[in-house]
Amino acid sequence: MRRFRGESLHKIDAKGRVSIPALFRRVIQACDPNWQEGLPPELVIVYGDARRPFLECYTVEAIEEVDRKIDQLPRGSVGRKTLERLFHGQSYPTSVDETGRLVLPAKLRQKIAVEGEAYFIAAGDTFQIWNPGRYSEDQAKTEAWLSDQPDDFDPLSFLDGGQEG
Amino acid sequence: MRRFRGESLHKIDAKGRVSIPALFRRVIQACDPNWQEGLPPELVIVYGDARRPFLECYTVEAIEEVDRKIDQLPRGSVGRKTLERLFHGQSYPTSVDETGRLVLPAKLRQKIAVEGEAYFIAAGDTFQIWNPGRYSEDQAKTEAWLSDQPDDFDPLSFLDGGQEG
DNA sequence: TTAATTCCCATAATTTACCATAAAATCCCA
DNA sequence: TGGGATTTTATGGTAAATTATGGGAATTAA
Repeated sequence: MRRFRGESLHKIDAKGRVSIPALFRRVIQACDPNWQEGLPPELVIVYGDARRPFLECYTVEAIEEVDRKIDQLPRGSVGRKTLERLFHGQSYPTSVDETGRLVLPAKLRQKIAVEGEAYFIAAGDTFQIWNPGRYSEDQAKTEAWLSDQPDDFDPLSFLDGGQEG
Repeated sequence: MRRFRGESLHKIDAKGRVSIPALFRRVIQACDPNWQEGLPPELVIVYGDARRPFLECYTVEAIEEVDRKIDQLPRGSVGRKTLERLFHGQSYPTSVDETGRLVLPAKLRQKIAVEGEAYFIAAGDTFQIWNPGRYSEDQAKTEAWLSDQPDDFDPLSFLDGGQEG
C-alpha cells in the first residue's frame, strides 16, 4: 500500500515525541526507496505555508517527485524561489524511530499550536498533523457546506469533473 | 540524502565562527568525494553576485558541476567570463571544522551585513546564509504575495507549469 | 610583534538511543 | 469459536551522544 488512509489521535510528550499511526508507518516505509532492514524509514515534514494550520508529511518518494519538478523550473523564477523556500527551507527531514514515533521540534509544534495531543489524517500520498480542535473546526465547516447541498447531493459527483453551484 | 533541507539561526562570534546546522553538515560531507575519516568536509562559498543579499554555499559536488558547465562555454565569451569571475574569483573555499563550525572572514560578513547572528536556509543542492532581518523582509514579501492569491491558491500549482491569474 | 587565525579544550543544552510496560489487537488451535 | 498465548502499539523514563557555543593558547601572517 502506497497511499495513506485513516485518521487518529495521539499524545505528544514533553519532548515532542508522538506515535505515528501504525498503518501510516507501513506506507512511509514502503515509499522510502532507501529503506532496508535496520534503518529507520524517512519522511519530510513541510511546515512552511503560513496559511495552512497543519504539518504536511511527505514520503521520500513523494518529496522526491516534488524536488524533481522544482529542478525543472527556471533558476531565479518566482515560482522556483517560492517552492524552494517552502519545500527545501521550510521543511524538516526526519525518520520514524524504533518505537514508531517521530519527534516534532518545538518550532513545529508551535507552528500548528499542538501540545499534548495531535490529530493525524491521511491525504492521499501525504498525511497531515493538526491541532485536534483546529481540525474539528475545519471539519465542521466542511460538513456545514455539505448540509447546504441538496439532499441528493453526492460528493462523488466531484469525480466526474462536475461543476457545483 | 544529498539535498539540503531546513532552516535555522546561529550565533556568530567575534572571530566569525558560526555553527553549520547539523543536518547540513551531513550533506556537505556526503557530497565531498574527497572526504574521508579524519579530514574536514569541504565546501565553497560564493559571495560575488552583489545583487544577492546572501552567501550561497556549494558542496564540492555541486561546485564541480558548475565548473564543468563553465568549462564547456566558449573561451572569451561574455557568459564564461562572467561566470568565471563569479564562481572562481568571487568565491571562498573552506571547510567544516572539528566542532561543526565554519569561519566567515570579515569580508564575507560585511558583504551580507551579518554580525552576531546568521540565518541559514536550504535551497536544494546549496544553502544560503542571510542577515536574519534581511531574510525576514524578503520572506514577508513572499508571504504577502501569497496572501494576495486566492484563498485556495496552492503554491504547488507552480509545479505543473500552471499560469495563475 | 600586533593582529588575525587556527587549534584545542570545555560545557550546557538539546537530541537521540535505549529500556520498560500496559493496553490493544491478532493468532492459533483444541 | 472461545479464550489463552503472542505480537504489536502507544507511551513513559533514563542514559548516552550530539550540538551549539565560548575561551584561551599556539601559530601564522603582515
